[in-house]
Amino acid sequence: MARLSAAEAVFNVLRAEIESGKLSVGAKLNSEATLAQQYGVSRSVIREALRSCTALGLTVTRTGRGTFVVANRVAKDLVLGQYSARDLTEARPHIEVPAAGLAAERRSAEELATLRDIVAAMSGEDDPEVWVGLDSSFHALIARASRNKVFENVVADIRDALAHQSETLNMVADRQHASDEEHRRILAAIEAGDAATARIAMSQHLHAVGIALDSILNA
Amino acid sequence: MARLSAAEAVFNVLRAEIESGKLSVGAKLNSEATLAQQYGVSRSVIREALRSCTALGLTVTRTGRGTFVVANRVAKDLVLGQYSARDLTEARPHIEVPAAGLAAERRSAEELATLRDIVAAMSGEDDPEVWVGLDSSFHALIARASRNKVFENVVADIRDALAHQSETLNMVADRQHASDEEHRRILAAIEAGDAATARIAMSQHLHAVGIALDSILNA
DNA sequence: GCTGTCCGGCTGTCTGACAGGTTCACGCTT
DNA sequence: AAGCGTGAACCTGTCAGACAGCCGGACAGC
Repeated sequence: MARLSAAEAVFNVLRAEIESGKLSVGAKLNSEATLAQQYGVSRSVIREALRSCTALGLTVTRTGRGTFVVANRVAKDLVLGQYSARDLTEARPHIEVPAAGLAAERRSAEELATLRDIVAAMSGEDDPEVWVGLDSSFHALIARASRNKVFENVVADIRDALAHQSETLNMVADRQHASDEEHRRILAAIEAGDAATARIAMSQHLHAVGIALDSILNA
Repeated sequence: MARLSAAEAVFNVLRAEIESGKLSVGAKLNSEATLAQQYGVSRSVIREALRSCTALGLTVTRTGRGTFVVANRVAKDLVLGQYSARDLTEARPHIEVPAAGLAAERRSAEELATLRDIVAAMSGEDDPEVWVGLDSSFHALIARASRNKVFENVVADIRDALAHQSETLNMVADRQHASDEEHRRILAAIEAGDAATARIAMSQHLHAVGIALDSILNA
């Protein structure tokens, strides 16, 4: 590990205190002069550390008043809507297929029960908007059951992006019932702990969804 | 609009120059004294602005040498270490391998030139921290060249997360030279527009990286 | 009770200084 | 001529002190 400068060390401490909640949102930090005394460094060092916190969006500093905590964690840029339909169709299989395989091996009993509930609810659901929400939950929960945070986050982002695209709702009318059957096959494989079959079922499902989307986009 | 402090103003200018690519990855910024003169402010102001850039992961500063650009894009919150090493090793091949294949088919001439520059710079780079930054840019640029925003964002996030894990630096000592050769093979395939070979080369590279990481984690 | 003023505290910035790391060229040695 | 060591020049890291401008609250006057 690289030797840290004093400014980096102070920044790390401040960041840890903010992210751990020890300094809650809205709290006012001690003055720069006080912090300098507390940490036994000069005010320049404190200012550079505070500037780092501000750059990450954790704090804001107001002239003459002080520095205040405004967030407990670094804000994630919202990238929703920046994905094109092609981006999503192209990327999804590479992420959701392996995730389904891992889910078959790692899912908990609770996750399995929830997946069953979701699939059951979708069968009887006619409201497209509700159905899309359930579908979203189905895919998101499989990703979570993969026990891999990367897959979990990416799938969540993809589903969010899809939910914001107008094509999605148009597609539902045609695909709703066909998807139900595909979902049941995916669920069965995950239930059986059969990773290979889960991957195949998810792959076929996404392929069908991609074709449906294509036909709408090119209509 | 809130009136900006001088430090914020300088930070905005620097950030814009880095993110626009006007200051390319690997470039060395002018010295703090020089920048102070250029912008007509004191060195303190420059240092605070640079500190902000560093906090966002855009630059690294080496004592006695200067400040260097290591990324032209702000890291997202995954920097928080929310991904485990296993998460990353497991997920990367599923994302970066197809991305490398697409990059071979879709890369622009500029991207190709930048990839060449990065690979060349890595060969002569001995500072692990700078090298990791260049490695990060290499993988991120391939993802961008895939012309798929999902891959682009996910890879950038993965690399950002890796860059902030202590295991990464430990690994570099062993893997640095081997990776250089693997990077050259990936670059060659992308240069030739050979998607299949690009996928294989990336797959082998990530496999080797995964093994190296494993051996460190289990040491 | 209301208002205006003043004071103490705080941030924003500047200046000057010094310690220690880094690079490179020059000159000396072999 | 090749290699090596050394010092100068440059760079970042940190410190101390200073001052202007902003802000909030106390306090006196109405």
